[in-house]
Amino acid sequence: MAEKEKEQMLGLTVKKEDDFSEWYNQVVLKAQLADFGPIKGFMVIRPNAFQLWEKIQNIFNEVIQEKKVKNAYFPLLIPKSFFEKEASHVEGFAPELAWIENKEEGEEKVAIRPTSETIMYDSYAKWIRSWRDLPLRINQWCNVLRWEVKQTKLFLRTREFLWQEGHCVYETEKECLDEALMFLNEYKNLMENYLAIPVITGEKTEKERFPGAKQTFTLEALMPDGKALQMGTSHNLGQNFSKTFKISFLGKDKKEHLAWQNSWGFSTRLLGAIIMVHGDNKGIVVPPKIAREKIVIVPILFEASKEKVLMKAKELNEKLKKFNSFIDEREEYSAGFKFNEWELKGIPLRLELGPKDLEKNQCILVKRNSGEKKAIKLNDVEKEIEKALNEIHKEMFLKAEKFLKENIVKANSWNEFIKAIEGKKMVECIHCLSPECEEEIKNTTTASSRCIPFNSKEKGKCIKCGKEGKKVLFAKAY
RNA sequence: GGGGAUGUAGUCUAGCCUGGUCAGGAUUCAAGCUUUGGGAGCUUGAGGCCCCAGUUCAAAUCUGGGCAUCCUCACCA
Repeated sequence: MAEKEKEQMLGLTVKKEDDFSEWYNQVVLKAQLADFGPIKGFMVIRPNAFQLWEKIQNIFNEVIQEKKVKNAYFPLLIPKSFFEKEASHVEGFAPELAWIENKEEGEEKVAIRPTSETIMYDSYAKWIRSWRDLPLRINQWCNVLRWEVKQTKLFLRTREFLWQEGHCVYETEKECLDEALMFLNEYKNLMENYLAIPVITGEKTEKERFPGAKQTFTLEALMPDGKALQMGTSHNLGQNFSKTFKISFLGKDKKEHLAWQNSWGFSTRLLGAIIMVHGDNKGIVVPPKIAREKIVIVPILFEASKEKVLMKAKELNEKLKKFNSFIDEREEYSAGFKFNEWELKGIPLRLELGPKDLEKNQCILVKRNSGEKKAIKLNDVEKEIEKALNEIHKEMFLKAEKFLKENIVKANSWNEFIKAIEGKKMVECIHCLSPECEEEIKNTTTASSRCIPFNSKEKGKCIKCGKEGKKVLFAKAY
């Protein structure tokens, strides 16, 4: 019993399935991913989490460079008048703007960016003159500030968060739309093949659309508590902003044309998704492809064999440099303590090496996601690690995918819909797409539409109001 | 913005109702000895009443305000 109590102090004191919200907080704090800042809604992203973000940045920077997108940086503060140029944009963001106190009389009010469309497009208008200036593709990694009133949650909903926002300008609508979808597809690749989180892609309904966009495309993931999480969005802005910011160019036809624009982004909330989707009662499970340190070597030290074991461990560590391996050779902690600690922090693989293993010229390889232990020959270590990392990614993705599939249900009637939402499911149903009807659904069930999934030709009568409709995905959302 | 709960070392907690001994314990942290194949043991030491007012001879305890966290509704990445 005393042992159990201790375990509870150091590790997680609640189970994921018992108290999801509390479990999430404990994982974040105890695995040292983040900490609360001194002001409500602000968080400190600690190295354990920030290195995941950096890895995601590296991966995505590669992708966009290939797509001829350049990184840049625009100002943090935005003049009041900029927001007011696009009516629905200002309406969408006005409530959560943080205004800066004026330093001098008569100065224009400025706010901290909640998103950078306006400040970037002001520059774009100056830079774009001819069809030869297009396409213009710029991305920025930055922080944004949205003064959420309440309900903040580490990573998932903080007032300040980090993200990337890509803003591109095109000559033709087709190009603009094609690339908006292309970037969405790159997002899907990132989520599924690196973060091991399956997503459903589709278009947002009018009600859920980005303020100022013509179309919004989204990637939706399902969290273990039945809530959907928007992993990223890509917007076809049409000419809404080019009209108001006067982004126009002289075409090949010698006539003045308004440009076509898209924008796309994902944020540090992805880290929250990783924690929720993959984490377990031992802590976070870091997807191997974004783990900086893919393996920890824990030597089992006994007085008699200590030197031999350590020497071999160091030799292994040299050999495994490409996995950013490291040895936990602290002598003041027992092996069991170390096992628990690295499991809490989610290192994908653990290599145990003790005197008994040395005799057999082997070591024990343990997979974090499944706990599976395997004795492997020292000569095969690299090969086996490579193999295990691939397996782990696959297993993590399949597990999440299985959960997603099992938790999407079809609703053919309003009653079925209510039952499914109450049962914490994602619901597929026919809906008329009208904002009013959606509003009513939200008011009665708190569920909102997540997207109109791509490639679904299903049509029929809206389960709520009976009008003609299309297949739409609903869920409670983060 | 609405409703509810909570706030005692890094973490968990006793004390609060009924004001009054140096705020008790566990863990953590530091030093030492001893140990290490799933969170070992002993010794010594360090660290705390969320903040600001008020009531009172006296406040962790009572009152008011602020701040923060959690749950929930509204809003949103």
